[in-house]
Amino acid sequence: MLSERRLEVLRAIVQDYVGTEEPVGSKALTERHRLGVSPATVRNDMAALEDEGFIAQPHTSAGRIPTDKGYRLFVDKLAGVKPLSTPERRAIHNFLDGAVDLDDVVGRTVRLLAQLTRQVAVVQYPSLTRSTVRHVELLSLAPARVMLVLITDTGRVEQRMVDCPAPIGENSLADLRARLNSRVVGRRFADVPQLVQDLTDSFEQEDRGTVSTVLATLLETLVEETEERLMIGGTANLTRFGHDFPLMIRPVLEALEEQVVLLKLLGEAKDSGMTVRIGHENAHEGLNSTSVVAVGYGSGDEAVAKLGVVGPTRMDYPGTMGAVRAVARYVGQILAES
Amino acid sequence: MLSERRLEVLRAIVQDYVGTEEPVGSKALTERHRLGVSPATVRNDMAALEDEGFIAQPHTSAGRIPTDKGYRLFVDKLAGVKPLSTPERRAIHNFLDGAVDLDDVVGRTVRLLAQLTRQVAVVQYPSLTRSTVRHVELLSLAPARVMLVLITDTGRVEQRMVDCPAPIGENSLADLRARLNSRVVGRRFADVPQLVQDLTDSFEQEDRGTVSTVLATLLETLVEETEERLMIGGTANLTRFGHDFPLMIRPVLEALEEQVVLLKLLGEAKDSGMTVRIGHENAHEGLNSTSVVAVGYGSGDEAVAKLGVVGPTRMDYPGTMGAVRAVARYVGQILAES
DNA sequence: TCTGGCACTCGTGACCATTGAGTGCCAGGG
DNA sequence: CCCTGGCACTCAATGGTCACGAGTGCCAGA
Repeated sequence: MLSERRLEVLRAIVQDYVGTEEPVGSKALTERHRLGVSPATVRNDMAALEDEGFIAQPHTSAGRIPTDKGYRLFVDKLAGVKPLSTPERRAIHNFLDGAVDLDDVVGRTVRLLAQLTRQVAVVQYPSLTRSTVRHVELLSLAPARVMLVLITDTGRVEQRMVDCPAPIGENSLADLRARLNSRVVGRRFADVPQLVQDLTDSFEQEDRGTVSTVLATLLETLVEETEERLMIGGTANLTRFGHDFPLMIRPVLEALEEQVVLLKLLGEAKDSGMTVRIGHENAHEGLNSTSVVAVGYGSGDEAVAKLGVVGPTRMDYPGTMGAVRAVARYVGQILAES
Repeated sequence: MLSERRLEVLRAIVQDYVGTEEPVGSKALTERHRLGVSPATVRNDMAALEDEGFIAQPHTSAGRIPTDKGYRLFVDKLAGVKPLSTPERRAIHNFLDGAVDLDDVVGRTVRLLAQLTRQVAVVQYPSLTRSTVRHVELLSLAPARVMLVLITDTGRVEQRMVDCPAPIGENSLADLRARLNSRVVGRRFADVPQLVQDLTDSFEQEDRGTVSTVLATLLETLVEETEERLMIGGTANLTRFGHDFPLMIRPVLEALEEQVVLLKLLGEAKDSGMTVRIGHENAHEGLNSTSVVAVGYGSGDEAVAKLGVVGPTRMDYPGTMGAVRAVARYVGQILAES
């Protein structure tokens, strides 16, 4: 196990490197931090830390920089979560209040998060699988054409056109609407299929084709729209990656455009508590030199979706984690109110 | 006026520079293009072109590169619109067919456009101001809570919660729904306000508060949601900007995140025909070294929205214009079908 | 009006010496 | 046993010099 002081040295290295973006040497360390020992001693500690794989030197005659493993130790053992300042909290409030609909909430959140952390922000829309049905509406637009509108408790609305095999009367449609709603309102999406399973049978022969088509479309919508959506922002912050950003930015931009990748990334994060993935811990190659800080958010106890930021492994972890957590909490509150 | 040959020289310079990304000299020009004259002659022509401001030399002893004015002349007089190859057209078809809803259409379009042009693609959602109302639905979720759903002819759905001053009965609500729809279905958004103006008066005293609240919300939704949305993609292509891309990319990314800027940009484009804005012709500073190729698209004769690409001024204009135009046409068809 | 020739400019890349931050190691002291 | 100061070494970065070559402008001649 590493001695107390060696951990302290690692912390100092991480802090300095995050600040200056340059390899940090033994002399500079002793000058900037009150370690109470001489550079030579620090050198020995550094050698030990390097043996253990926590730090590395880019060139033989250069200072040390933390490795992914070093950041991992720093995050797990050495760093807390820095709470936001009061002005920052107030800014969050001001910024998120006044959102008019779900799109707006997500949009504001992503901008806010990008601004606070000065990194790329990713916000997942509240997931449909975990949401419940607030209402199902059926509108007859033409004799054999019905529009299906699905409204969720998170305020999301999905709609589909249904071309019916046969015309259906207003009465039958109203009947279907009523029965459908009485069965599924307030229920979770995942439960809907079995809840509507035998609904077709209770209709007149002539309407059954249409009813089953409508139901099929509903189920299809549930499945399709369970594909989760997300919004990203603050990509301009990618230019703050460091001097080698021209090399790094491309794969990152590509990864950010692949929503599948990002969704998987967020999906890997724990449901509760904060998840930090550092460098090569990220499965996707393009993100091997980035860290992802993600956390779930929701209106109640349970997380309905996740949000987070993507930044260089050389990031201010305590500050970023603090901002991410604070934003997630406020968004949860906003969602609960609506 | 410039002689025929000088124009030919300018065309050659543009083509070579776009291809090689390096200043092009007189000797290389005569070798790669059959101009039928010697380098010395070309040098004289170049000097003339430079006097006129169509080309410039980055350093005294370097070749020439086109200026914004040079590209402008090239686009206006020298370049046609390169039609897409048959495989490319087929690819567009395959890619856009099978879109399930409006989000999907726009999403596919933006990816397609980014891929075809290898540049940043911007697609505006069909504008609400130019669309018509397909249906207005009112749902009673709680005694004094109504959900307003607005469906447009382009398949877009907007919803709002309305907190009513007093409970309203199902009958009155159905009545309102029917009258509202009979007045506004098929009408343009811009006409709706005057169409519903006197609707409140025809209701019972007790319901008037609620009715006017609902109508107010409807009008508000129309105004608010007229703020147009758009989708962008292919930002990874920004890395193809050239050797100095690290300097250019930041302001461009920032501009791309400001939807207002992009909307203004597209708004400046002509409604019909293609618009090309080159370098400093773009009002926004961050886009001073980019060109924007934009075109309107729509289901009928009239454009309901615009789409385009943002790329370096050094771009393949004929190819890009061809791709943009082709995609716009196909998207128009898709929208017309649905 | 075009062409070939010629002198000139200047960015590029190779080569080299210098500098300085940083290291590893070792002998000595608390 | 651990810490410290000293010392030799490494090596990236800096900056200067120099030759090269692509490209230019200009001019005289066809």
